[in-house]
Amino acid sequence: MGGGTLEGVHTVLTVAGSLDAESVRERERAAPRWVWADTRAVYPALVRAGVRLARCHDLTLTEALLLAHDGRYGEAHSAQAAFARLHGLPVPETGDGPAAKQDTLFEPERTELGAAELAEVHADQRRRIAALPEPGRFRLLVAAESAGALLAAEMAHDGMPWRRDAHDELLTELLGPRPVHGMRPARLQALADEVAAAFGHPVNPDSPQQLVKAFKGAGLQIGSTRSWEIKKLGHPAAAPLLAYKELARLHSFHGWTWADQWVRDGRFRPEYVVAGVVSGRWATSGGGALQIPKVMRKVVVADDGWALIVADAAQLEPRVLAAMAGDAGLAEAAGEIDLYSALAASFGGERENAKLAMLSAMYGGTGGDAAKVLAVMRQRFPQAYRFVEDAAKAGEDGKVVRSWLGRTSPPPSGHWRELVSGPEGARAARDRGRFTRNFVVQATAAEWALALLAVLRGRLPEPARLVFFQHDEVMVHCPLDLVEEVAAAVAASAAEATRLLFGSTPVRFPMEAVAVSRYSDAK
DNA sequence: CACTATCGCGCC
DNA sequence: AAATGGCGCGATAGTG
Repeated sequence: MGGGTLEGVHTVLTVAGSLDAESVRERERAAPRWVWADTRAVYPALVRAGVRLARCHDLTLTEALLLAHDGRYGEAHSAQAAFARLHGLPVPETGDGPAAKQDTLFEPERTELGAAELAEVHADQRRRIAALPEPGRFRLLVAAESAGALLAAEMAHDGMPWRRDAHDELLTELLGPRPVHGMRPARLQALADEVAAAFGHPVNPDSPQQLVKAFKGAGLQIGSTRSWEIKKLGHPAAAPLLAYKELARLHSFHGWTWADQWVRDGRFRPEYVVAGVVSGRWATSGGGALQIPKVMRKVVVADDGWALIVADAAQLEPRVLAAMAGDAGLAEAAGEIDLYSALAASFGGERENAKLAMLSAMYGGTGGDAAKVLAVMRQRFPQAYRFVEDAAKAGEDGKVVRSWLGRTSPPPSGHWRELVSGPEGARAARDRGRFTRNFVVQATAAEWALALLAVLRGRLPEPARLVFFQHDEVMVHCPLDLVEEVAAAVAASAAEATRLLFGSTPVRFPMEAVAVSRYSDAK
């Protein structure tokens, strides 16, 4: 593999149907860009056969990006649908519904299009991209998104190291021995009993309704059973209830049943969904890989003689904002390793205040001291401030916004348009403004991360493997003697991702890699 | 019975 | 302290 995954001209091989691993391996030697309808339908079988490909163009993912850019978010975007539109034929409603998903997961390649038709779709997509205001950026987006699709299939195959024995030990320590199916573990039952005893009558701690009623019976009015609200109560049921909630979640989300389903042969293999989130972040369709509780990270252990290289981009979103907005002052602060401290210095205030101002600007926060620190932000970093304000205004006005590389936010729904002209209109507008304000930053941060992944994937020495990716964090599993080489590859990839997106910018994107045996030792 | 909505909380 | 964005997921409770 090597560089050039995202840039440059390559031989184009348009392929349809299921592919023979041997001939694919042979043709890969010319370093082509593989063009196919849907990576999910083609690549997993190749990966199982031991094939790894450097680059591809995923027609389905690209079609979704192009349609959204054209204000047609959410329309059917399969290669077949694209071909039908191109020829004025009825568009098959394959879309992304649950049924379509089932097909791609369990059926072999079912595309009715041959290589020639796919080549037509590809040529059409290239024309449409060339006609965009920023074709170079969009090409980068398409290449990175497609590389992500390759990687998602590879990570699903390779899996993250997961020690089943350590997991079982941890669960037993926290919950008691594994209960027979459908029963509460002993520790959970004991806590549930304590809660009931504190109320003086049976209460199901899993039922918010029953809890609200029980507290009401005890003379305590609560608006919800969120833990911060429970915490404020002096009631004797509060402590065991909070303990119950925490452990019950662990049991139901990452307990024994979860492990039975998702951990095999010492590996956790989640199903990643590339661009599953509107902002371009990945989602998962099972296994909850993006919500692994911190307490569980001690069971993620490198194989003997191997290490986990864990790296996350520090304060990625504010740095992305600094680079996009071209705000000289903010960019200067973002040239430091600890952005918030640099911000505080330039603010003339506390680090915490600087952080709050930054997050409020990006998320649309207004609570607490947000308004006060935002005023300072507006004065000190006017360009950055205006950048997110413009995005918010566009959202309030019902317009779409775009990321740096051209990913487009969903247009407002019909429901929203009704709401906005009704009595609650101002609120609906503000809500959407917060969404678009955040979209431009979150989506661009996702693009930076995607570019990093694509570059890093191409730079990893064999047999190192990317085994986990979570928004702004990556994990590589590699033999101990490759630790330094992999860590250097991570740093170089971060620099390359920055160059690819922003060219020369004073903004730094620190991504320090640490080598550990256990994931929990990484932070 | 199957399906959907709501709640609440884990992660970023 | 609780009027910041994005998600997935499971249990309960309500609906057809």
